[in-house]
Amino acid sequence: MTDVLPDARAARPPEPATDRALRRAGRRGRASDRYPLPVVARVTLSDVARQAGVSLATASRALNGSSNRTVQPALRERVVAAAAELRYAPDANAQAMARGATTSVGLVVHDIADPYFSTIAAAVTRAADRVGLHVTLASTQNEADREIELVALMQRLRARAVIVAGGRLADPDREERLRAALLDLQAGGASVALVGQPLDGVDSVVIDNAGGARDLALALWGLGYRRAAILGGPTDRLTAQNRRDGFVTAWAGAGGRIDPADVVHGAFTWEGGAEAMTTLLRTRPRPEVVFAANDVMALGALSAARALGVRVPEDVAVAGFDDIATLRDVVPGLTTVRIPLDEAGEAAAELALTPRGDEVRATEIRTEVVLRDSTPPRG
Amino acid sequence: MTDVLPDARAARPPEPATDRALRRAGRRGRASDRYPLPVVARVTLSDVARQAGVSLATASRALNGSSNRTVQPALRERVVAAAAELRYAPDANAQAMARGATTSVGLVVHDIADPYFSTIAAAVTRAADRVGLHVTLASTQNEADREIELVALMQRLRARAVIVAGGRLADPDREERLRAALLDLQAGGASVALVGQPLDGVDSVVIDNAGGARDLALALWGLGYRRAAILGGPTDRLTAQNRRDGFVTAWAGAGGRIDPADVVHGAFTWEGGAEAMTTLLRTRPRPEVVFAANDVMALGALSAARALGVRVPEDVAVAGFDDIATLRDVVPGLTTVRIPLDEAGEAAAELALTPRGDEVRATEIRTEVVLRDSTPPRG
DNA sequence: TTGTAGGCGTTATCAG
DNA sequence: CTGATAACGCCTACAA
Repeated sequence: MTDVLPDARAARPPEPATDRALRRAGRRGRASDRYPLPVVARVTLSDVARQAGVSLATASRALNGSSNRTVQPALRERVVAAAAELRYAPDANAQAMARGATTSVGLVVHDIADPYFSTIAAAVTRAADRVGLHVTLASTQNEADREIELVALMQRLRARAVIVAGGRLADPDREERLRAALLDLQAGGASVALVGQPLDGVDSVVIDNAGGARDLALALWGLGYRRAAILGGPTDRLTAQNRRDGFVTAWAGAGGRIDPADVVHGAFTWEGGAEAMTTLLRTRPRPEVVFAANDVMALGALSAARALGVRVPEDVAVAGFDDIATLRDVVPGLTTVRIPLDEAGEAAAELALTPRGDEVRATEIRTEVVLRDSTPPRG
Repeated sequence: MTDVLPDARAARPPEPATDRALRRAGRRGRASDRYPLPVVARVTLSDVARQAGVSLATASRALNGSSNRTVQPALRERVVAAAAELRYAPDANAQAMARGATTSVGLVVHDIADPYFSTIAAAVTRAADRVGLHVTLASTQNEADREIELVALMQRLRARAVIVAGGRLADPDREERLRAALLDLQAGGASVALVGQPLDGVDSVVIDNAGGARDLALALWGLGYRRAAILGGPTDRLTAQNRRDGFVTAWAGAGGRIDPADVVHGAFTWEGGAEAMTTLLRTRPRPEVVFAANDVMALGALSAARALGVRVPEDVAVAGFDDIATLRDVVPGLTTVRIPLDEAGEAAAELALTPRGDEVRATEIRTEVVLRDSTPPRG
């Protein structure tokens, strides 16, 4: 009665995965293991193969079958059943090693809570999803030096594509180090895309910050504003610099003048905007209009103004930059410069997920002034 | 003259990594390889060891040295120098395999562009960062079934901890499958934490949605509102359900009444809120106050109201839920229920990154009503 | 079609 | 203190 055992191979001694797991658990933890994993039995492909009574190779082909899928339906079913029964989940790290490629897309941002970055992140996630990749998120927490570290992290992770959404720095030394890290990444076979300003040798989605700021300045001038001040964002961020300069230059071109003292710098955050606005309102003659280098700063500025009893827009008009989605429908609306961030994110993903030739590619993203109630026409 | 070669081992035939890389590049790509990697030479620890004239083991100890760091300074320096020269970056996947543990924290959200989730994500990222881990982000794009898939993804990735921020579903079948997936994860040694509602057998950060909605209802009642309607969010999301029910129950308790017909459902998105508000304003007697199940919907509702020529708060008052940061300082402010999302995210990370005993843990997050201008006292 | 065996890059055990 | 060498889990020529 051989039918008791459907297959002779099934009679092999069980030798369950638990042994291996226990062995492993016995290892001494590393110093960096602040959070040791408990003792667990991980089921491997070998377990599945044994349970199904087939070789490792067959199990592999049946489950994660490569292009030439050549496993008899009957066997395949047995394997699939065994996998299900054992609740087998392939180890992506092992697969990455064996295949020589991960399925991970790295995304480096400054602050994921900032709508600017979270909008980009959503687009990148969507795009990665479409092609069966997943995203590894890293945030600099607004510390310039961390950007390079995080790019290096992505290299260690062997991310297949890396998108750096941060925007370049005004510091040439740091820039060079970042560039070196990105080139290493590319040398390692990853494709890289930047969002913001371009950088030599790397694909990028270029956002026309200067142009947007210029257009905004002209629009405000056209509305009748003459005395402007700027909440200028961080001094070391090129994005902020471009917006400031674009605005100042256009203002001057129109016949106005913005004194350097009327440019107050601060972090690209709510707090940064609030502080800068407070400084501005306390120490200088009140301007007619304040241009904040991004919407989040503009929000902080609104709050600061209110705290000081200064009404917007009656006492001072305020404009921002980015047109973050959550602010589009509040009343009174915030005048700003719209960046189609979804497009930017998609474009970055497109660049990063598409093989490139020899030439460095750049996708341009146009900006558009959106006038709302925070900057009414000025008699 | 042996001093030409500093070390006899250095005389080994070079046999550079390039060969290996080229060999690998020759492999046929898999069907799923929509984006094949170019031919590249990845430098490995062996290359570093050879270059430094030491064994693989020594190189490993010198660079990624485990607890018992026992390598002579001289050798260590040689290795470090070689690594720098070769621009060596350890392969995290290989390390994960060898060490039996990754450094990855999985985070599952519905939509990273939603401030609710991006705020949580920021907190989780910060917490992970503090302990030297990185986060892998996955987004369901608001598709209920994807949540389970993504949990499975995290298992394949061997995430060391997984945080599911989605909020439970009203569908018991799906819930059971999700629970099974989470238990698998835990069985695999990962720790798991939920944000929103609890689930049997899994740690969770519980947000008091019903209580918040109740408090809001009572506050609005106290302001003099008597006819209320609800933009109820998705019917299959427990978070939405709890908020709706909490509001309705409290309203009834106060002596009011909300007809089921006055609860219009929609997605937890801007569009969902806009559509639901439009339906509400078009097809029913206008309520005095509209409670949107979250702030993002409330925003959509504001926009819809304006589009229909209905003024807020003069013609209809509006309240939301979440108190997302970007909305805190707009004028007129949106009445809402504040959830300390940073705290929730931190708490989730704390649960997920901290070894737990046998008991299932639950951290409670309190909510707080924030009355603003969108719901002025009603004569 | 299926199985055997070698390799992916690193860590860790165990002798020297 | 250092060096072979065996895992880790999986994939894939190559052989059967």
